[in-house]
Amino acid sequence: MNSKIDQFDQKILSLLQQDARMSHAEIGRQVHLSQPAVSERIRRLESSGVIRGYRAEVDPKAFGYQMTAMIRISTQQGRPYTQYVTQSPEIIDCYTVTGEDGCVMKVLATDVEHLQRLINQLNAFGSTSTAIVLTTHVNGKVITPPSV
Amino acid sequence: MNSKIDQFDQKILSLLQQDARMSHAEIGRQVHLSQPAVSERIRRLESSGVIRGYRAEVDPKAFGYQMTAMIRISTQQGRPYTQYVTQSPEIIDCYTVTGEDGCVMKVLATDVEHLQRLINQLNAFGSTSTAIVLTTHVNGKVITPPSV
DNA sequence: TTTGAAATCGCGTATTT
DNA sequence: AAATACGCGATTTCAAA
Repeated sequence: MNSKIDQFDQKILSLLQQDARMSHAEIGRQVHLSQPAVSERIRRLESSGVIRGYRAEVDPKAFGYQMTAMIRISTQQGRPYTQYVTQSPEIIDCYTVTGEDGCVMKVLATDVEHLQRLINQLNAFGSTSTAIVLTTHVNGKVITPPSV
Repeated sequence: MNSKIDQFDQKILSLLQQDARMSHAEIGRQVHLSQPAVSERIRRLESSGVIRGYRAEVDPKAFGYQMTAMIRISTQQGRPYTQYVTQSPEIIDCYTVTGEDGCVMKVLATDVEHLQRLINQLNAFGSTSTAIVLTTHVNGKVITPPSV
C-alpha cells in the first residue's frame, strides 16, 4: 500500500489507461526513461495495487445490446439485491449510494422488451426508476490528478 | 462492420476482458485453437471495432480520490455542460438520459470539500442531486450475452 | 543475452457454388 | 472442379526479463 506516485508514474499510468498494450520502450520514449526503468515502475504499480489489471474494452453491440439504461432502486430494507446484481449479465455497474434511492445501476438491454423484463425482475427489490441513456459523453475517462 | 460473433469469439472476448495481457497461446489453450488462429480472430475483432482498445484499470485512490459520487443534473435547456464534462478530470462517466434529470455522471473527489466545489461548479448547468457511493458492487462487469 | 510472445508463411481441410 | 474460408505447424521478428 506504499504508493507515492510521482510525475513519472502519473504519466505512465495515463499512457497505460489509454493503451494497455503500449510497449515499455515506447512509454520510456515518451516519459524520458529507459525501458528497464519503466518496466520496474510498472511492476511496482502492479504489485502495490495501483494498477488493478488490464481489460479489453468491448462494444456491447457485438453481443446484441442496443440500449443502455440507468436504473435506480428505492431498496426496501433487508432485500438482498447484491447476489442478483453480481449474477445478472446485463447489470454491468452497481452502487449502493446515500439518499432516497439506495441503489443505482447501469444496465444493458437488447431491446425495450428485454429492458422491461429486467425492470420487472428488479422491482422485486424495491420501486425502480429507469432513465434510458441517450448519449454517452464520457465512459471510463482516464484518471488524472484533481484539477484543484 | 461484418461482425458475426461465434462461440470462439465470445470466449476470447470474455478472456480478454478479464485479462487483456493473456497470451494468444494461453487463450488458444483455453478455447482449443492454435495461437495463429487466436491472433487472427483478435485482429478481426479489433479492426471490426468489437474490441475498442485495451485499458489499464487504475485505483483512483492512487491519485488521492477518496470518494465517489453519482450526480444528477436537471439541466436547463441550452446549457452546454458537454465541454465542461469532457474537460473536468473528476468526471469519469457522463450520460444524457431521458426523464426529469437530463444528465447523470460519476464523479471522483478527494474529500468532501472537493466534492462541494465540484457540485458548486455543476450547479451552473442546472439543479444537482448528489448521492455518495457507499459500496461499489460491480464496476465494468465482463460483457457476456444476455441471460434471456 | 536469452527467453518468450506475436506476426508471417506455406500447406491442408472443409464447405460452397 | 474451383473458390473461399479457416485452422495448423514451422519459422522469423520483436519485445521483455
